[in-house]
Amino acid sequence: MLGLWEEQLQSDRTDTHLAGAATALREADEGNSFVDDGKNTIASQLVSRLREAIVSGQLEAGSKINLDNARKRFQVSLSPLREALARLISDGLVEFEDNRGYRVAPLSLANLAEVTSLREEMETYALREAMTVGTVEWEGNVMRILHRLNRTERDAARPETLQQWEDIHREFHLTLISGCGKPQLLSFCSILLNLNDRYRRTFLRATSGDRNVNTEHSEIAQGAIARDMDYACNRLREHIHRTGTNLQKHLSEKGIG
Amino acid sequence: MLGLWEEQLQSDRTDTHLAGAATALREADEGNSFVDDGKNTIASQLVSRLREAIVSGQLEAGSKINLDNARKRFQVSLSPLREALARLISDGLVEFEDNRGYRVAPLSLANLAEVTSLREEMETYALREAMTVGTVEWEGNVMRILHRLNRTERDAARPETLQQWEDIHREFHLTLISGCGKPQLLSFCSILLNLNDRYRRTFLRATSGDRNVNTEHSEIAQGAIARDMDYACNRLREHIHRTGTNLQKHLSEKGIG
DNA sequence: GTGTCGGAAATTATCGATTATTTGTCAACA
DNA sequence: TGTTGACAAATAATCGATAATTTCCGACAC
Repeated sequence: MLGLWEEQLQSDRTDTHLAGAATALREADEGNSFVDDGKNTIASQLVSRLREAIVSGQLEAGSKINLDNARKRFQVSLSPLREALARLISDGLVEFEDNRGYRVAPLSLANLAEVTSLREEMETYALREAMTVGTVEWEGNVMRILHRLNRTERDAARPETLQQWEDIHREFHLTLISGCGKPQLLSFCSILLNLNDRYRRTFLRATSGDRNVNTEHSEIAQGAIARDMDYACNRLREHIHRTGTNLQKHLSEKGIG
Repeated sequence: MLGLWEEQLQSDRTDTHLAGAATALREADEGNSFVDDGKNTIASQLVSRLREAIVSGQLEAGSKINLDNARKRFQVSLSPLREALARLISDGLVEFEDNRGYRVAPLSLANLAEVTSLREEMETYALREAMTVGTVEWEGNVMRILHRLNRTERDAARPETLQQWEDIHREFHLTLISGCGKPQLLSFCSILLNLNDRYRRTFLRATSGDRNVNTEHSEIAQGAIARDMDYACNRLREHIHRTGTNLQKHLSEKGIG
């Protein structure tokens, strides 16, 4: 176009089209990989490591990220570090200001409220779409991950089980809406889920006793593959809302505005 | 937390909280800046330049971005270039694969359809929220930008007017929903608007004669500040949908799948 | 006390060079 | 004719060093 770039850009176009959303789901099929799942470069590995460090609360919310210290901590050079941080901006986990560097995104009641309400709107919308156009394969995926989630123990005494449960739980919610056929929407929902998980992992060791989360998940999944839109969406909305309310309570108790 | 980072991260927390969305609106108050609006570093300037180059169609959709050529073209070094590209991933304008580098996000009918339908859902949702909690100041901002938009000429013969109209048009839609009080939602809508503008600027020189776009904008804005939810949202939805349909037609004619 | 003006010190941003990976080519071979 | 493998060229990724900017801190005036 305009002749400016013809020689500068190689025109080997492709049809792949789901950068953001695919990233979310790519992490799903972990292990047993003879496929190259693209975590080769230092920068990409750093994205994962930093994301985990932030979501798990190892990096304090709102704190400044000193490049030199981070460089030493992660045993990397500046270039991949900066690149990884730049990529994490999109996830809403990192903020940036010119000449002032990067900082861990802060946590707040207002932000939690927004994340919760957006999840309610967007995930139910995505679920509705998935129930409209989802294939049989999608149904299978939902049942498979539901089963795995229900069988996964969540023992507050053993942190490694919490971590694992979080991973699978996240995958459950993503799989649920993965049938919607809208990569960009999936990418948005993935971001919101990330932010939400960050609050839960920071402030909640386990769910409050008055909930049976397994039952909630089962009802949502069953409703979804039965294509009962109102039932499934209402259950999903309640599920999200309840978690949000719980978290709000915990944040308030810890005096976080 | 866990004692690992206390010394490595300075704990000067802040309350600023709207990285993504703020970026969208920051570009609004252009000119007359005695305020430092944070476009100082080469990397940040590159983000703007690259975004403009992609949205305007100077960089061919789907093409690979050769770092060496791009470096020469923009007269910069590799570090800021990579960082800028990494940031643009979040906008959905650039895709990345390990060891294969960056490429301009492709355009497709499917993607256009998704962007359009997501805009319909999310912008109307945001508008509804804005009408619920928007302040008088927000109303003023809407009227101001509407006036400016209606007074801005759009002459297909003079590209610089097209560019200017696009900027103001984008700002109009962002301002309209800016009163919603949800930074993350604004950030999502800003991304979608970007993607949508890219299609329009690539495939549409001007609107088809059967539309009076100025009237459409006025009706939406008037309805918004009158807090007539159904009217304003319906008009906005139609407005978005019409543009989407027009664009689909143009894409199909040019044989783009 | 309060403000503010320099000048270190700390930190971020950028550069050029080096290393690692992928891609292209071509000959050997089945 | 098609496939494989080795080598070379092209390209992406990373590093260490340098430049630019901000932050810190004390002297000084008011």
